[in-house]
Amino acid sequence: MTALDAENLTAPATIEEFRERLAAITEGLPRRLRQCADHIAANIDRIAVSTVAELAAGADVPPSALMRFCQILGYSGFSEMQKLFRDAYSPGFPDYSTRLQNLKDGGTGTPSALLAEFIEAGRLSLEALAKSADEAALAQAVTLLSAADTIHVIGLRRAFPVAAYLAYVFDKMSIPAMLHEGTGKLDHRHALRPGDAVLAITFAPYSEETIALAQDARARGLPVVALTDRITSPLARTSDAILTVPEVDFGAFRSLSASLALAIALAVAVGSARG
Amino acid sequence: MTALDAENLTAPATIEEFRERLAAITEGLPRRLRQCADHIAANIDRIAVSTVAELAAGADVPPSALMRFCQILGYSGFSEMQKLFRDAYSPGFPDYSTRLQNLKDGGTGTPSALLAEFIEAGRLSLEALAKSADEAALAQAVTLLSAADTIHVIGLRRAFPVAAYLAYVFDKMSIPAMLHEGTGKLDHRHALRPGDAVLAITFAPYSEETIALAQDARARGLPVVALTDRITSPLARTSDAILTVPEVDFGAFRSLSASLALAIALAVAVGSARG
DNA sequence: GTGAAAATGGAATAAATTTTCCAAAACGCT
DNA sequence: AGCGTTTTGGAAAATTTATTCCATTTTCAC
Repeated sequence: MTALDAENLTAPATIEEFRERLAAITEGLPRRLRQCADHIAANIDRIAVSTVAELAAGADVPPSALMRFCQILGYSGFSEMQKLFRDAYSPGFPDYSTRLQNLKDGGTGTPSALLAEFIEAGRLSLEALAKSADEAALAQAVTLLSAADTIHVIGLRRAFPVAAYLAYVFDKMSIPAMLHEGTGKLDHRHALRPGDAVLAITFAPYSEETIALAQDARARGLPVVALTDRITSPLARTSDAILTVPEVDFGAFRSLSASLALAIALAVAVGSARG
Repeated sequence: MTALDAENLTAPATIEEFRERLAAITEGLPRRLRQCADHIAANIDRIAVSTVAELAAGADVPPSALMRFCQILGYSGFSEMQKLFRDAYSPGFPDYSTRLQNLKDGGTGTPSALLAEFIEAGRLSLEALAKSADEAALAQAVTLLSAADTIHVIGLRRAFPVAAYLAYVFDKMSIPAMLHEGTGKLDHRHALRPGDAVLAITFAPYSEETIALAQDARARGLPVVALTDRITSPLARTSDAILTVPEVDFGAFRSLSASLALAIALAVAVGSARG
């Protein structure tokens, strides 16, 4: 057996395994291949966004040497190896949308299968939130809301459950808060008073009343905190702090898991900041 | 000038600029291009590791639409745009568990640490639900609700967000449903009619109104489906199908993730059973 | 409705990246 | 030094990916 033979039939399937295999194999490799191993080890986080040619140039070897190296590791080639790192960059997401697509198209699932799908969607949303949460924006939102006299919470349609829960939590913590419902549009103007703040929640398709209230508050100089789905949300322009939740919109079916987790965390943080 | 003309001669050179441009341009874009903008905004961190075809599929547009979108943004094509993200891509995988740890490390009581706790609580709840879900009860609940003329949904206090979301989803699916609110106790009796069914949601401490409505319905011979936290819930005695959710509490508040997942699955299953 | 302008989808083309292959070089052993 | 084996580099082939182009559809103003 030589160093060039495939020493393992199974390619590493996780990044941890990859590191171990790399460490195990490096010693005893001929010169060019060792250069590959060293450069890969030092730039493991750039594999996902590099080409063979780029990595080979970095290791100062011809592309073919790098290809051989990938094969020694057990992969069919560079592409297969790279896939591991690209997927790991945001695990699970690739089939997330297609799975939901199936749900939409098929509709033939048993209730239990549907439940499993929604559980999975919720779990992925929470993981995505963990990764993408903007700590600075969250801190800013807490600061703004802590200083407010009354917190006006608005969220309609699918955002309403979130708004309702926020109102409930604020109430339990004895924080003055008001839940705005869509009915009776004129209520807004009277309720907003100097020193108050608005917490607006809306997801695509964005509801006009929510946006209108946010703009109204902005016009009066009141701070606005937005909880929305995209950075391109219409609320972005009128908000002093914008919190985005990475829940993929899917018709009427949205798990809300991530939105609620963020909402409660915000509410409790405000509660403790107020003392 | 049309939306397809290059509206800006200079392409965004930083990710921050990119976000701004995206937010500025999204409004007023034709349908397909807006789909591109939305999907890109929601998956901004995956641009670096995706191909045109993948992103286009995610946005549900043909590749050519995505190319046009890149050009509207000011780039010569997708590759140029992707380069921005590949170059900016900095080391460190936003891997779920380490990121969660980072959030917590901010110090107990910080907003970020709270968020991490609620995310974790939600995730645990969902996993517990996946393990404990009672398929037979779920199927039974779907059968009962599918056959109902009008579905009366009731859930107060912390169960209210779940009830509100159910009412929203039923409405979207054109299923006759009525959301009972706590105010005006006498409404109940008139609303319940032969052929209807009740979907009651309550968690400890159980709210009297919810239990009362369930009992009322039972007395009239209407089927009752319960969504609650324990098998020992007072609803158990008055229900024809009982669904339990093992929600994990963090502090005084619960995440509702599992309750909502179960609720949506139930609603969608009922919707598809009705055809 | 009618027609002009805009938007779209898909097929054709171009470009890039990858992978394979093999002749040449280096190596190790006697 | 000679010989078989291992390693190497480069160029050609295969594949994947990006981009362009244009016929068709949609939209909108009149």
